[in-house]
Amino acid sequence: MKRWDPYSAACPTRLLLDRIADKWTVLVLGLLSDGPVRFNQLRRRIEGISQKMLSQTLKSMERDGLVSKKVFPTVPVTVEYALTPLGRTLTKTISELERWAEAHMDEVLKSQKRYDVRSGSKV
Amino acid sequence: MKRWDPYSAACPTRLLLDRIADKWTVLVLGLLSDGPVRFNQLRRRIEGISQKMLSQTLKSMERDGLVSKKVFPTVPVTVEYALTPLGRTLTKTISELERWAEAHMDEVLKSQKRYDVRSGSKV
DNA sequence: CAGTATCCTTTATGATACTG
DNA sequence: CAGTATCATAAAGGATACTG
Repeated sequence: MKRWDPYSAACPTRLLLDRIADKWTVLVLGLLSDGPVRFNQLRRRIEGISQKMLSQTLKSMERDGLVSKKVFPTVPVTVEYALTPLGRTLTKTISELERWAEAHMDEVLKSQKRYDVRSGSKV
Repeated sequence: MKRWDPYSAACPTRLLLDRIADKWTVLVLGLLSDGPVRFNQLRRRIEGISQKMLSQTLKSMERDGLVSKKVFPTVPVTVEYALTPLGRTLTKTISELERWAEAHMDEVLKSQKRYDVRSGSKV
């Protein structure tokens, strides 16, 4: 077993953490966890993502082995993205993160409000 | 129970996910999980972080209620950062993410290599 | 449909200098 | 020590136009 130290700058684990913690990656994983989805379907369901970002996100997820891409030779072409087994192991962890966010959203918002009032009152 | 939809652009959960998934936030959480740490100690232990980024990260974590800050009126001043109870609940989820990254690092690296060879050979 | 290529704007981050 | 302020630059992201 090799041990990586995420606190050192060049650590691959740190890079990987960065990648999987990415905004769009998390959302794509969530959508794909229900089964294969096509490019433009993803695009429509993730509000605010640009074609460029989606394309870029999917490409690096494919490179990392998290998703697989299947091309159907229809006209025009149809492309389906699906989670790989590896990707599926990740969604479990990610969805916990999402649950945490949902569960503690109110508490965080309250804290922010308190903080802003305190800072603002100094003016 | 309110339900947020992280796929809509204005969703606070999505913003929160973004924040906690942040590169530096993850690392700071990891270090603080062992107990309170001072500003420059954090700085030294997180290779590659700038003073600006650390300060910024800690500030927003404090605003979110994840860390608390204690100032000791020594000369010069001493500042200790610690996890709040809320912050502590988050570290559990985060450390799972770190474990995932460590556990699957090799597999991801292999996948990347395969991908790069295939793409490169087209040239 | 599912992208890629380009240009251009915005945001993030780093380096440096300064302060209580 | 623990920051903040400022400036400069790099990186991320969006809009648009084009292609198999």
